[in-house]
Amino acid sequence: MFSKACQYAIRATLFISQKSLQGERVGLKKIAEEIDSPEAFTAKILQQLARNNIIESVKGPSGGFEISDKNLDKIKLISIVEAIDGNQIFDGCGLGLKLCNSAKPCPVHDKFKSIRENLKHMLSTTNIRELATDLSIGNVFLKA
Amino acid sequence: MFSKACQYAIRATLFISQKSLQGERVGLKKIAEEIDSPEAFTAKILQQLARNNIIESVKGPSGGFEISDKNLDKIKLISIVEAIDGNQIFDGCGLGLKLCNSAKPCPVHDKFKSIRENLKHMLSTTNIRELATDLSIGNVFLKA
DNA sequence: ACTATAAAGGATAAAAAGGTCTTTATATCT
DNA sequence: AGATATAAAGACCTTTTTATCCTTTATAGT
Repeated sequence: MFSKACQYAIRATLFISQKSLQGERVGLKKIAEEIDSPEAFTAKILQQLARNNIIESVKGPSGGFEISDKNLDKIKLISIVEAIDGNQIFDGCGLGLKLCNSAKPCPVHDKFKSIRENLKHMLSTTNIRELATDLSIGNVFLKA
Repeated sequence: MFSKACQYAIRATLFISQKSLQGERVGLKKIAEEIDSPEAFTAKILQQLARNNIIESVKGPSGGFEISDKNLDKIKLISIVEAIDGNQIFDGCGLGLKLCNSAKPCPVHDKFKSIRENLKHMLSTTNIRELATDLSIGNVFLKA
């Protein structure tokens, strides 16, 4: 479904969000530990998220990553997915045709359409604060 | 969503099915042309499909690939996807957690669950004869 | 100003996916 | 039996994704 980079991106963003809700900034090392991801690779992904204005980074001692209160509401899951994986997953053809639309559809065009719309809708309406709050409550997890 | 190999596999199976409906066997070269896929790579995929008893292959002159009348009804889209990509896409965790279930869910477990169930249901109920028939009617396509 | 800390950036490496080529096996036709 | 057409199998190559390492840049605290 999503690339590993994207999965790490979502998990990292949610962990940073959880910390930001508590007013804490958090560093790479801690993030990688808490979401069980390779540290150096995670660093690259956090860079991408920062460049896409999803999270903010602060260098130097007591630096790290955080997410603004505004972004906790503004950023939806779809923002992360688009930043890392692009929009192929909800806009591309399920069978890989370059050109596939209702005028010239692939054999599964309609069947896929509703599923991809569901997915897109879910990603567009799920915001980060909501998920981070669930995390704080403690009944959902970011690593196995 | 699906790997390229899987997309080619579905397109190839549907083209072979369409030909089998007409009582014709079809060779690799023709298949690759009609679904616009790399020939040698397609050969590998057809081998996998044959080993998984989705299609049948016949060597020698006037050989090629076909799908039995029985399989036209028995084989669903999900059979192809599972043969090529495995079941990670509907059974795996959306955020990549090794262990993610209702007892220890990731933050998007429930939201993904319904989407993955929809997808699985669609793939499980869509059979090949149906799609091949649409192809023969000529209002859906296997290449752009 | 100096030092320690933390992220950014660039080069590189390893693994997986995508794709090709050559040889072998099998069937058909004469 | 021999020639030919076709898929199977295995070795190989290329590109993309995943991952690591090292150097540079920024910043806080002393």
